[in-house]
Amino acid sequence: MDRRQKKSREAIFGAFSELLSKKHYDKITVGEIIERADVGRATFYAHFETKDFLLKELCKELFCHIFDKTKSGGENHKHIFECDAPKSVILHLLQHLQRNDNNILELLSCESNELFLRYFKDNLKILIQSQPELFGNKRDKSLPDGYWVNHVSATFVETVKWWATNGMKESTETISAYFLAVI
Amino acid sequence: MDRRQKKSREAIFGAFSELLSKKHYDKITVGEIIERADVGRATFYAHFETKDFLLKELCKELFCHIFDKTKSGGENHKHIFECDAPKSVILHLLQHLQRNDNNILELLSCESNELFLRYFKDNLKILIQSQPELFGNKRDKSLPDGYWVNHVSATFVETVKWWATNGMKESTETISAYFLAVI
DNA sequence: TCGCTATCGAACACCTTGTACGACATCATT
DNA sequence: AATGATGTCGTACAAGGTGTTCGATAGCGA
Repeated sequence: MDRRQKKSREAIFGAFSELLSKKHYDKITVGEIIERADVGRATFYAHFETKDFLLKELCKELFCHIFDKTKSGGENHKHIFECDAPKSVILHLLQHLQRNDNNILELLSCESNELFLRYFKDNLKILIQSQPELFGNKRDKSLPDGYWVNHVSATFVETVKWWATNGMKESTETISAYFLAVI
Repeated sequence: MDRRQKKSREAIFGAFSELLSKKHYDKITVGEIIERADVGRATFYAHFETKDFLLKELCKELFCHIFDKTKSGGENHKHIFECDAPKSVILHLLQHLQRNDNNILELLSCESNELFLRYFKDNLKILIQSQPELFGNKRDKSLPDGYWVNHVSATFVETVKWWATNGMKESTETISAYFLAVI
């Protein structure tokens, strides 16, 4: 990719992230983004069709690494995911978040964090559905599949949200223990 | 309240609800609302400061009955809440939702349902926090209070969301059983 | 060096928001 | 019925946001 393109794209992402930590998504205007990113109006629209598309791209940017590495990344990652206990998968995910790439901590605890957490949850659901045995061991068999998958992913997302909102002070092991305790 | 005021207010609520079931909150304009409600622009702004305030009022309208009756309503209600098993409280809440006042079903399953469910969750948290012994019996004592309260309310909200999204086909008893099974 | 392409900045048409005001209709009261 | 108060309507309006266009410029890769 052209160096200029990359530079603009990242300037826009950066400005957008900073603004998100200060005000709600709805209230952020394209004008504010390009001013802070210091790019022209036309440049913004050359990269992103609308503000909604920018958000979508940012979501991908934030989580694709995590889920790529979990799903189909290096061989060792794949091994961890497919063969180990659920605890390993959970720790793996939490460690990715804890690395705080792209200031993910701020985005997960900002006013509009639901936007990201919804995306996160959708990916989690796919993960859990593709590996039903992972979290199904302690499951009440009378529960419908959809309800259970939704419950597990929602609980994980809520756990992460709680962790991020409180400043990610706890260790990944502690959070993992909390999650497993309520599942 | 003046008959005219009431009429306008309810026309606006109705139009807003219908629009919410068709498109996302962000994409709904005041122009669309007043056209469908068949009221003047000035009338809208005489009732609601902005679209956000309209949403807030609608949330109150939807849930205040439920929580009023649960918290401080008639004596029999208060009795049910304070003295009975958690199962009764849950059933009570679910039955309120099932009555589908104000087409709450559509609002809880629409594209912007998060807006209502967040409000719902906030009220639930207060309820649970004020009665910690209600759901605390099976609780792992090593879990932080905040985490547990958040988990219980989030799980209930997710249960309701799942119920509404799937058309509220199940009985309140079934849903209550699902909820208690995962808590 | 040279062709290509991203960016800039300014201008633009269009839409949405929230306010203002005079005319009219409806309300509660007498 | 008459009256004063109040809600509503319709229209107009300024302010601000959106998404597009276009020529000029500067930086890119080969």
